[in-house]
Amino acid sequence: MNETIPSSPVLKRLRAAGLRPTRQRLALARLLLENGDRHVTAEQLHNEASAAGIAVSLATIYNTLHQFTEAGLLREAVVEPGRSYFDTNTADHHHFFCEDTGELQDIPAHHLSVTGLPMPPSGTEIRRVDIIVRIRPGP
Amino acid sequence: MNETIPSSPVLKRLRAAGLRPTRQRLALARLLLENGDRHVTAEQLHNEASAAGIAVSLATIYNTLHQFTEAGLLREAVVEPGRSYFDTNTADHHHFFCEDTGELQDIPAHHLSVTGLPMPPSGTEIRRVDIIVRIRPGP
DNA sequence: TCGCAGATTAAATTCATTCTAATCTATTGA
DNA sequence: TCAATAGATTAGAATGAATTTAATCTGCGA
Repeated sequence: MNETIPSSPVLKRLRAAGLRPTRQRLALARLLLENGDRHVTAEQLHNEASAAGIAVSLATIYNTLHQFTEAGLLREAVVEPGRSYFDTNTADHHHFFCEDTGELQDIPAHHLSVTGLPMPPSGTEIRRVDIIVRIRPGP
Repeated sequence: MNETIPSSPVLKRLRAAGLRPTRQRLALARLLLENGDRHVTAEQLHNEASAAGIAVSLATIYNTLHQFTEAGLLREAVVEPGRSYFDTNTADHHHFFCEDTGELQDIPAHHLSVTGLPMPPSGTEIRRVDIIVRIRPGP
């Protein structure tokens, strides 16, 4: 009996996205969306949920992450082979990625601009431009 | 008795990289480096080698791709979760990526510029900036 | 309250990639 | 030239992320 009182905006966001607010989805949405900008893997979120006393299967974690992504509540960041990150910041932005630590850090799109991009191949349109600045411990 | 006559520049490139020019490495280097700019997965290269009558184990394909990458003969492009592409174009450039077809296409870095990039987090340095323009079939 | 479409689940499965331990081979120095 | 050996290749097993399956559960509208 706890955490259930505030019929939070999270519930509204789920409904707005056409997602049934089940126990699991609500709990995951709270973890993801009520803690500022985050970058998580499925595994991390699963551990976090367990630690918080929420029993959710890995399959549901994956389902939920993908549904949230389709619904625009999350964005996927492909940065490393063999591991997917999900980003709670859905605003237009880019990333620093440290290959040593696996850490992702947002770069707001403000002030950042790319010029000289050629036209996309004919018959295609641009869906998104991802900029990944790969960094490493250094000077 | 075939394909062995021209003591090709490929052999020199392997030696220069400190890689012993074994039968397998030479064959793969020829497939990769004597056919213009290419983007291949391990699986694709393995099929191609088989088709060319060269028996190379998948383990060797992976070893070779990584060694070539370390040696600067290839570059890895991380674009899709769960699949690594290796790029024979080692010049400074970026990519169009079509999520429908899995097709990669080079964007030369000429004329392309990014402005307004913030400093990397302190204690780190930039290793590389990757720009992936995600496209889809469209208007 | 009931019924069911949609959601969750454990378990099995897939797929890319890496590891292991045994076998082979390019190179070097006698 | 040849034998020794460090490094390379290999089949097959193992790993790990992600997906599928088929059964069970649960929001929610009637």
